[in-house]
Amino acid sequence: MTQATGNTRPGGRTARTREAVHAAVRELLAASPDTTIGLPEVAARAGVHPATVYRRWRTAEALLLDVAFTDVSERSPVPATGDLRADLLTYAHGLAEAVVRPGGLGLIRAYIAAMADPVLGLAGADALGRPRMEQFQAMLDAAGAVELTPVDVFEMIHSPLYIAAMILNGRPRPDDPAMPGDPGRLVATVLAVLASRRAAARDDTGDQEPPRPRRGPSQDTGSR
Amino acid sequence: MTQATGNTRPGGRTARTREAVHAAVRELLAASPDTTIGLPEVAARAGVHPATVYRRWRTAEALLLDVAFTDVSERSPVPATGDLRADLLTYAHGLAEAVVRPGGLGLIRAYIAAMADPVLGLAGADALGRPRMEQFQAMLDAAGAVELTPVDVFEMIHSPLYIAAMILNGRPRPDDPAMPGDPGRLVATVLAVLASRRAAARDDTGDQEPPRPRRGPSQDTGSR
DNA sequence: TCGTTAACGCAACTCCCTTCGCGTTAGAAT
DNA sequence: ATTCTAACGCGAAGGGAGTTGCGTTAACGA
Repeated sequence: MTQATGNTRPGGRTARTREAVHAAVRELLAASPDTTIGLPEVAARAGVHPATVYRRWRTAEALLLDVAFTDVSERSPVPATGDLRADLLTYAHGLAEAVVRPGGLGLIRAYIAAMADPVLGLAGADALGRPRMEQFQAMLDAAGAVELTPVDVFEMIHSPLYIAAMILNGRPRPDDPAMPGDPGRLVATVLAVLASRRAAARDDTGDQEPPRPRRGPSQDTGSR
Repeated sequence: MTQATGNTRPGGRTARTREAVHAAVRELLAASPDTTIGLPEVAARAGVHPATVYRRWRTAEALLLDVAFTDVSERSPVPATGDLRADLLTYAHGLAEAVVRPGGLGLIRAYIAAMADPVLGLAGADALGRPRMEQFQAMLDAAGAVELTPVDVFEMIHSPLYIAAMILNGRPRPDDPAMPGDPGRLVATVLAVLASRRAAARDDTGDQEPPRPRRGPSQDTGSR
C-alpha cells in the first residue's frame, strides 16, 4: 500500500530509519503518559529529519497505528489449552500488565482510533479486529464453550481493562479487588455468564437432564 | 476556583459568553465525529474573541471537561425503583443512546481524560467518579443486590458501552446482538454474576438451605 | 561493477495556534 | 447615579507544526 509505482526499497537505510522511528515512538510513549506525540519530536529523537517522518507516515495517528500493529502482530499470543479459566486468567493478567506498561496505553488508543476511522467505516474496524476475534474463537472452541462468543470475551475482559487503563493513565493500579480492572473478577464474570447460559439452555431443551457440558474436552470449564 | 482575589462576576455578560461557548462546543462536537476541537474555531462560532476563550479555560481539554461536567450534572439520572433488571435496562439503553449521539463521545472522552489527569492522581479520578458511584449504590440498595458493587456495574455496563462507542465513533450501531454494546446482553451479564455470587454465598454458609434471596424487596431480581 | 531512482537531508516557507499589552465595556456595590 | 474593576475586544507578535522544491545518498537490479 506504500506506493503504486513499480519497485520499493524495504531494506537497508529504509529499514534502519523505520526501526529508529519506531523505537523513538515507544520511548516517547513510555517517557510521558500523554498519548499525543509530536512528529518533529519523534524525528529528533530518532536522529531523522522531520520531513522524512512526514513523508513516510503523513500523520502522527498513522505512525502510532503502525507501531501498535507491529506490536500486536509479534507479541501477546492467545492461549488455547482447553482450560477456559486458566486461559482467560493468563490472557487477562498479561493484558492488564501490558495496558499499564509505559507506552502501552498510547498504542491501544491508536488501535481503537484506527478502528474508529470514519473513512473506512465498520469495514476498517472489522478488518483490524477479526484476527484477534478468531484467536479467541479458537480458545473457546478448545474449551468447548459453545455458549460464548469472542464478543463476550471482548466485552467482559478487554473493555473493562481498557477503560481502567485509560483512567489509571500509566499510574500503577493498586491491586485491590475493589478497584476496576481486577483480572480475577473479570474472568469470574465470563464463567458466571457461561454457567448462566448453559442453565438457560437446559431449561429450554428439557428440565430433567443431568447438568453436564454439551461437548468438547472432558475437563470442567464452568466452575471452581 | 476561578480567582483568589476578592469578587467575581458570574452574571450578565460573563454568563452569556459562557453559554455561547458551551453551545458552540456542543455544535462542533455534533458536526464532526472528531473529538479534537480548536479553541479559535469555538470562539468564532460563539461570536466571541479567541483571547476570551483562552483566558477563561486556558486549554481545550478544560473546556471540554467543563461542558461534560455540566451535562452530567443536569442530565442522565440513575433510576432506583427496586427492580434491578428494569433499572439497568433503562440506564443502559439511555447510555447507549447518549454515547452514540452526535457529540456524546467527545464529552465522555473529556471526562475520562480528566479522570486520567496525572497531576491530580487517583484523587482526581475518585472525585469525579464518586458521585456517580453513589447513585449506582442507591440503585443496588433499592434492589437488595448486596452482592454487587457500583464497580461491577461500571465494568459490565459502562466499559463495554464506552469502548463500543469509541469504535463506532458516531456511526449508527446496527442493533445486532452479535455486535459489541448490546444493552440487553450487558444487563444479562450483571444478573448472571449476581446469581453466581448468591449461589457461592449459599455454598459457603451451608449447602442445605433453600435458594432464596438473602434480603431486600420481595421481587426476584436474579433470573428471567 | 555500474546505472537507475527510491528514499533521505536540508532549508525556506506557510499556516495557525497561543500569548500578551492595552484600551473599552459593563457587572456589582455604594 | 456614580465608582470600581472584572471581563471582554482588538491587534500584534511569538512559536511550533506541517509542506514543498531541490540536491544528495544509497538500495536494488543488471
